[in-house]
Amino acid sequence: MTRETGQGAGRRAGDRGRYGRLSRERVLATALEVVDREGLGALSMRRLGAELGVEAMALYRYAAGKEALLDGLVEALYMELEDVLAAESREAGPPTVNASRPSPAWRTELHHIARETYLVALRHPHAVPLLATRMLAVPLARRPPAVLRDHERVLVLLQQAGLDDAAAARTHRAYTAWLLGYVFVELRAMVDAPDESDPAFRLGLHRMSAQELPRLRAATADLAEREGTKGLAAGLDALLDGCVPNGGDSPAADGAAPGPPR
Amino acid sequence: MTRETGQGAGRRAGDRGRYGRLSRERVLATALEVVDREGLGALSMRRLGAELGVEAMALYRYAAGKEALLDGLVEALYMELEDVLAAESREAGPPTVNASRPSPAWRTELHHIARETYLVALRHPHAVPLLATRMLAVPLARRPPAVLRDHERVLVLLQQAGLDDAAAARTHRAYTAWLLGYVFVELRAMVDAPDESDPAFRLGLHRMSAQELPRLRAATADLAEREGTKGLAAGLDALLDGCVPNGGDSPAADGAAPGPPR
DNA sequence: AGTGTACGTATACATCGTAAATATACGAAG
DNA sequence: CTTCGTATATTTACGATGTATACGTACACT
Repeated sequence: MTRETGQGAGRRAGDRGRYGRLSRERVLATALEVVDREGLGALSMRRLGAELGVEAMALYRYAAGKEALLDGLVEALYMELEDVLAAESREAGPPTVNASRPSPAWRTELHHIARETYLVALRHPHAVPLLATRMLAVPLARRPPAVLRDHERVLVLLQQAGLDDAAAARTHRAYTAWLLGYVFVELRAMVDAPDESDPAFRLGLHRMSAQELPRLRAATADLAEREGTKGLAAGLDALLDGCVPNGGDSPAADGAAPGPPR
Repeated sequence: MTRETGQGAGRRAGDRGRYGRLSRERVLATALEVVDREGLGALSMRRLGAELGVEAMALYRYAAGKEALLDGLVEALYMELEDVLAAESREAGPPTVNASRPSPAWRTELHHIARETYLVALRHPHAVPLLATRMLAVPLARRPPAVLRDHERVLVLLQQAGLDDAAAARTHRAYTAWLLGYVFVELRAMVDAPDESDPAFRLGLHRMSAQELPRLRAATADLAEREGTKGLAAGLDALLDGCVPNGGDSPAADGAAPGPPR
């Protein structure tokens, strides 16, 4: 029975090349494509398998299960971020965000990273909820390497700002919270309401109680607007001003400045 | 056969009172209980029905489907927030958060609302992801009334700070982003890692690449800490300082101050 | 008493994640 | 070339899920 591999009726001619069709990269990439195109709810094992010309169970070699696959999507997002950062650093130095009052290098670079992260998220709106449900549920050391490298990048910049470990950790949390929350807020209604030209009316606001909620009614049009990278940078600056004691211009310009004022 | 209700084999004695067993309140409350106890994944129609002593399909009278039920959970969270705010405002006036430099009333009250929202979220950690996946996906006017009232409350305070509609909307977005992001970050690892006394090691950090990621490795213990309402207030203050042009002390103390400086 | 209607049940189906066993194709050794 | 080990993909099957549809049943009102 085990021996009967060759001649019988089993083999088909077109089977050639069916061996190495899959890879973790291909699986994650097409999974992200499906999510981008049809939303998170459309991603099922069978669907993804079909998209790759493969049965559903074949995917379990490249992701331990559906949850692991979703974690893989988070990883894919952060790898895209790393691609962007690497490409931009190859072209030119970090851009100065504001020419009038020159910020320290760490601050400019932090803005740069935040901005690119935001742009990656906007490129995959349907995948963003995964950042809340999966990334934050994973216990840090089990997060994908790309995520850990992102943390490291930010922490290095904060150390260059002269913060000690505790202050850097606090600021890193504030950075993450702001970036994540900002992405969520900017993404709202952009996902399932892609075609609303007139903001106030098409949102069904006319049915909103007229005498109640007067401020909300007045501000609805403004609330539906998006601030883009400008608002992201403004809030980040405000938070950093609150977190970094002085201007954050480290006296020792580079390398190890291990002694912050306590 | 239809008539044979009385003596025969058909009716059971305990059927009395099976009529009004359910209500939207009861459904949402027990749904939230299930989620709090066993997590979001444990909430299924059949499970929730069983918890209420009812078939699964009975729930469809009180929620149009599973998604609507999850939206209902968000509503339940905001109704709990309103309960808390109402109860506290009945007991005493709004507490002064900082006695040294007295803040304007609107600012103190905004801190109060943010703090209570944060506390409600911490009381239902498993339900928090719904705030990202459901609440922000719903197009504002379709959000539950309790959510809209929350928006109104915040907008009123921002108007009292002297902001015009556009600035109030911007600040409201910043407020929402910070509050939401902060809750997410504080909640991380609190959900599925409830028993980690020694933070650095039990997180599996020892497997983290030792020579790479030195800053991350050094700051891991600090990163696992939680700042609670203190950190929430600090970041909110920083953001408000960036958003509100002057100190935000409205010249007309109370009531309608419709003319902000433009 | 009779009847309409609000409420809950019963049954059924497509789809989902995935465990287990099986078939197939390539690399290397004989 | 044959043969085998192993990496790869398929097949089959099972329980659970969301929900459409049809049906019973109990209360309110006349």
